[in-house]
Amino acid sequence: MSRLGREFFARDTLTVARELLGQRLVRVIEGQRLSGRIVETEAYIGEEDAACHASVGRTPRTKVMYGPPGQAYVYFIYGMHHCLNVVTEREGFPAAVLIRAIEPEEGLEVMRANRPGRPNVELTNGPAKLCQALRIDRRLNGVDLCTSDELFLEGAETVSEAHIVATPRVGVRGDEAALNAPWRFYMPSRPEEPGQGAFCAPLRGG
DNA sequence: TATACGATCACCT
DNA sequence: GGTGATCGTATAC
Repeated sequence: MSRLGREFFARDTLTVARELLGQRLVRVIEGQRLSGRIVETEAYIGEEDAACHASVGRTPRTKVMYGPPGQAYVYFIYGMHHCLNVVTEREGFPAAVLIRAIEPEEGLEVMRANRPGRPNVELTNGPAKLCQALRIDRRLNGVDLCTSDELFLEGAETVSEAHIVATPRVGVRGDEAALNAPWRFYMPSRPEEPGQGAFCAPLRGG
């Protein structure tokens, strides 16, 4: 299985956000692989994007987004949740892709243990949920996904444009441009086997 | 030093 | 569909 390298992330953020759909997010804990296919992403692009954390400029919190592509930007929000982003574009330009949902593949039992009492479909169908299921927190902020042994991405599947839906981003504030930009991407579920297929859409939206 | 609020989730009705 | 949890950030004083 081939790991996604620097050149994958060093591109236009919207391209990376679309092409991350279908790829495999891998978390290794004590030698065990937890993984899943990415099924929903959002792009956050530059200081001019009012919804992007970097719209306030370079701060201790946002500095990772200004760094080289391929790093993990993990932030803490609402006093209890973590979200995982992948830094994109050239070093010095702040941009990233938020991983909003994955469909579990390996390590399902561990994910269940990390989110006790939740049905399978709710293990990783949200940005904070997948971080809880995969035990991702700020200790992984700034980790290089191109070289890390505990968090990385594997090339798995190419999803054609025809199978991708774009909508405005979830829960963002800001100006009209930020509210209207169709920078959320996901794969619609297959009607013949909702929630059962190799891929499924997020429950919300769409 | 103090304050307001957020790229969410879970639980309630 | 409404709301409380809970604390790191940014910003204002």
